[in-house]
Amino acid sequence: MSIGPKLALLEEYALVARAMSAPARLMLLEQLAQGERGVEALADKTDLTIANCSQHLQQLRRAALVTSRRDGKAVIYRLTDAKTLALMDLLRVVAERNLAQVERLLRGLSSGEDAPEPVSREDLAARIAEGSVTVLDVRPADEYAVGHIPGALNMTLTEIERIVPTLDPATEIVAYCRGPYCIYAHQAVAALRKHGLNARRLDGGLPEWREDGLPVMAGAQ
Amino acid sequence: MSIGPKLALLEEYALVARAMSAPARLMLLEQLAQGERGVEALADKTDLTIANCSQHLQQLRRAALVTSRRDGKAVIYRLTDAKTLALMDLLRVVAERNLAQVERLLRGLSSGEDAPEPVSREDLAARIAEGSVTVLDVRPADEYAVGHIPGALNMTLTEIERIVPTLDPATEIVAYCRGPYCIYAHQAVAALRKHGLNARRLDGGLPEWREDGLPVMAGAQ
DNA sequence: CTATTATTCAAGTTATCGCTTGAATGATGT
DNA sequence: ACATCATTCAAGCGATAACTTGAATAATAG
Repeated sequence: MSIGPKLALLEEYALVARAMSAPARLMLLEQLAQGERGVEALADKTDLTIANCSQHLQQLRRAALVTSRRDGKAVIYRLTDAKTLALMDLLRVVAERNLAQVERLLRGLSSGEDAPEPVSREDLAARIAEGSVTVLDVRPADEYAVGHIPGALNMTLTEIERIVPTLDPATEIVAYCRGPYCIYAHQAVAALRKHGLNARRLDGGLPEWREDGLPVMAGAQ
Repeated sequence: MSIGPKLALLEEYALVARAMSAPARLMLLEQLAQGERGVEALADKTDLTIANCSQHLQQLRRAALVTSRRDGKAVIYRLTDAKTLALMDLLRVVAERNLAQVERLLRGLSSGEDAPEPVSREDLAARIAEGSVTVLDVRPADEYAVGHIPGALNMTLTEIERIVPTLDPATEIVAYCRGPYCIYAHQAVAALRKHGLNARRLDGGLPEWREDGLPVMAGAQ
């Protein structure tokens, strides 16, 4: 029954790929890219049952994509290191490369219109420094509370629709959310542009911003 | 029954990961990293039946990891572009990062001994130019025939054992094979060192060498 | 020590994947 | 048109994964 060493190696590589082959686990990874969290918080955010969430997390841990530590009664999970983030990013790049279906989905989100090029993180940092841009954080309030780009306004999609009239059409707006997997910023930009505002999306989300060593306004941990 | 656009996107990313989650498909990708091939050649190399191989290839194509073209009666597959190679490489890096099991497997191949650091491709190119190294291509003869590093000797593992006495212990030997997924070079280095020769492994294989723009001795296509 | 809360384990059901077999399609040569 | 060869499709079977439910384990509070 001993399989060759070659197959055993490939089996290990396949294990990592399989760990990323379920949408539920990609959601968990996206959440963990925001920062470390306990099982219940993750289950809550991803609409999984506690038990199911725990099982997915253990699968991610088996693939060494995440690690865990105990904190009192709670077990806190987090991404093992930046390589996990890099793998998530490359997976997304490859998936979006040629898949016409994904393209159509993204187009659908942008109201079938021309989606402008995203703003690079470097550019945004420079423009924040000169105050020539309004930054919009389109994540849930609790995630904003943990950390956000300095000076960013926090509001949900529905709130955005309400405050549109108060925004200055002359100032460019840059929206961001959790990261490349997250579609909130896409939707926000689509909504703002529909109202004639000059809005663009940030390339990447807060995890990538932090990874680049750019400043983060930290809240309660 | 319409699932949200968010889930649909994640489903697409998961599709790419799932395509890489079977050892058989990783073997196919490794083969295709050597160069484009027809279905029968791939089935032959990977010990799959034709039909099964065809199905795996279609799954890789659905994930846009490979593309195909017709050439007469044959359908020729190849990697879509360098990003597929990058994803394979990062998957390997992450898998080997923390998995003690993989480490043990690799140690097992190196006779439990100290495996020396691999030689970088840049270094090898320089040392070939000055002629201070013997290069060993440990792949099957037909793959060597299609293309190899200039000046490299081609021999199988069993042949290596035979010619060991004829090799000069003073000259360093660098072995390479298909790439990071391939263990031929690991085994060759272990065998040579066991005989007291100064052998090391090349970092990466021929696909990575070619990707770096380094010279390749091309044979029949 | 007992109760409580957070997480994990275990068993069972349903859906999906991987492999095999045999037939169908597509392109080429006679 | 016919035969031939490479590849793909379609159906069936066994193995594996995902999700649910209910019980077990770990750490803390009273």
